[in-house]
Amino acid sequence: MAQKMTMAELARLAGVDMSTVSRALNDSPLVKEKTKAEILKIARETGYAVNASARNLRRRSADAIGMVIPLRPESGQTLSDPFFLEMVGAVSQAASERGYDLIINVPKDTETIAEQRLLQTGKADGLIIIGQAGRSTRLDALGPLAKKVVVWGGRDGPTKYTLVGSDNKAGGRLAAEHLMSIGRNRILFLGPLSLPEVALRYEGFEAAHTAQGLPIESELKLDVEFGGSAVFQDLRTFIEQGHPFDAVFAASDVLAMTAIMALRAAGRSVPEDVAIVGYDNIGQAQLSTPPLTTIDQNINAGGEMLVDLLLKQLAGEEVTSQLMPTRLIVRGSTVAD
Amino acid sequence: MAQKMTMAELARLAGVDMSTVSRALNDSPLVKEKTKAEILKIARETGYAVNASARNLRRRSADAIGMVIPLRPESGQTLSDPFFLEMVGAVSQAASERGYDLIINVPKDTETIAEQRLLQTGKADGLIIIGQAGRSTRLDALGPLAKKVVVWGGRDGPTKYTLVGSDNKAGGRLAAEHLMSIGRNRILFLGPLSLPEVALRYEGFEAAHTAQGLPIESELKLDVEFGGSAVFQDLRTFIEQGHPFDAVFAASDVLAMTAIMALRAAGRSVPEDVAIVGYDNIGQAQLSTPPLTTIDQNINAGGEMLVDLLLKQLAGEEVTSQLMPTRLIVRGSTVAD
DNA sequence: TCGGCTTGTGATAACGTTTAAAATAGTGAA
DNA sequence: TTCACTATTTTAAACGTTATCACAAGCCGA
Repeated sequence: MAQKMTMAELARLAGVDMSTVSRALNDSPLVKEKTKAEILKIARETGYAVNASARNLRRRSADAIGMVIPLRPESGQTLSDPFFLEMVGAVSQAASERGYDLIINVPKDTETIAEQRLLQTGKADGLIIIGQAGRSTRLDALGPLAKKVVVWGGRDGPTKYTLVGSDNKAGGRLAAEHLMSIGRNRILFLGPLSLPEVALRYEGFEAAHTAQGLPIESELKLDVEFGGSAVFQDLRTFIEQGHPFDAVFAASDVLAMTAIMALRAAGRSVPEDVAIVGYDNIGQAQLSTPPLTTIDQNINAGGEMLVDLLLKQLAGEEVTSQLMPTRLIVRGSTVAD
Repeated sequence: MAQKMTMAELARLAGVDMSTVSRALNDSPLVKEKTKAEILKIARETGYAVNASARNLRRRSADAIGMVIPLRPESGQTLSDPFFLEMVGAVSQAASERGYDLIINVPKDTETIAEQRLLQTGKADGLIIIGQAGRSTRLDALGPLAKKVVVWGGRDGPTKYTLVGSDNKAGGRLAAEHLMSIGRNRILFLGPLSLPEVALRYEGFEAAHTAQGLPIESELKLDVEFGGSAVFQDLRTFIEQGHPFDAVFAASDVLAMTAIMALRAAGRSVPEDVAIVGYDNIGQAQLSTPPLTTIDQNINAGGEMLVDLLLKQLAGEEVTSQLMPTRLIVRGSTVAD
């Protein structure tokens, strides 16, 4: 019975017209308080809930936002990457607090424009896209849909869409400066440089070297994918090649933790022989042994910012891309306690 | 223009009736191949996408499933808990592969039956609820809605809803047996025993002791919440109290990793002084130092099972609760390499 | 007593699809 | 050439809401 409960039926029960019920449920000031109370009471008793499809059809909205997480299988990324997952958590929390449902979408095929489906079918009012992942040109082609989209990613020159991201360049610089400040000057950079976000971190890393008048040794750069299982081996190979280094700046915490494993396996101690700085500050970073010094992206704040900006944009406000500040968190992987 | 593109408009362009367009888009055998091709071509060119609200209203379905993650704030759980997040990832992947959208919902208020909203409004065809979290009686009260729900959780006597979960009891037993097999006999149990899942793990843990004729020392049980920050301190206090123990079985990997930290801070080595077994086998477990021996819940398989069972149930098939097998993964936290 | 205002409600079109039933075109058999 | 079918297409009626108008009271000052 709660199944087939409809507004018309509810109206019949309340002895009033459907339109009055609709107004009452939407708390319209047009309907008398007494009537409203009565209707709400019956609605509660019968467990009535308005049909979302009908409502959305009529209102031309969905009260939902979509979150698209385009993985790059070729880079070994999976949805199990803690960064993505924490971002899902943050966005979900933020959306929920603002009364929006969150629809998660993980397009399988990077070629399709599956991400537009949610918008065009009206399932979502707006879209949050995580990571440009080299698809910035495609995103630029969004056209009028761009007003319904907010993207998380590195800054990469002017874009036609609203971008939220942490200040990757500053983050890279922060990491390098910290390592230098504790006397390390042969820092290995670890990460997939083809990703714009990572490239920016590298830029900051470079800038710090330049500012200190420290040369960058071209060998001290290991271009490995996120999350690939090859990293561990790549790193061991690198270590065996014997090129001296006394620190590692990894473009993600997972990469940093993998580096710790590889180093220990090779008999190097962390942080004594090699100091390590990660990136992201995922929850596990502080539980690592040793706890990970890292660049905090403040994923929660980022998620909230994404949702806020999107909602404002949908409301017609003019918004501008935001660069979230990054922060250095010093822990045991660079400074023994 | 792609904005206001409607089926009627598309029909006009194709010089055919709307119903024919509808059938063509749904690949109905009732429409001539040639016409179908023509219509699809125009649809592609104009970037037309059917309006989901209208379709769902008419079809009385949503092509979406909801995933409800009721956190227990009092237990310190947040959505950043890797287990939940990996489960979100797994379910999302599975749903997506089966052509369903996934709507994530994190009810803020544990008291409300917010989780039913998704169903009753028709936003989701079915619901996956993660963790009974002591709400089994409420879930039992779902009534007819139970047919649209699948729950992830520990086995806890007969239920009125379909349950998928790992065999917690077997898992607990596996962990204890492993520790005993490497000569440990004073094993500290760590975890929130008020959760049914955890209680079952403890039962298995106990059973293993009994089977070995090993006494259970009542002191060797530390009832701590998941994810609370108090754990670290609680553990240090316990260590200081001096009750001897040579192993820890933690009810989650995060707990296990925290335990490692606390032990090292207290000068105990892992696994030499104290061997540690975790639970879940989250991605980070193998990156821990030392890598974590743990009970694998196979979250991915679990997520897929949840989705499969739900979909079958929605299709009217009769399904039964499933107990996923658990597996012991031996790594460095119990056996030095 | 009668317009002129509020206040509440009711009737009634949309909103964009799907689908059952009706209509038309097409096809070979008689 | 006509008939009985079958292959296609059109007509028209939902699906459950919301929002625009119109209307019925009730009240006020003239």
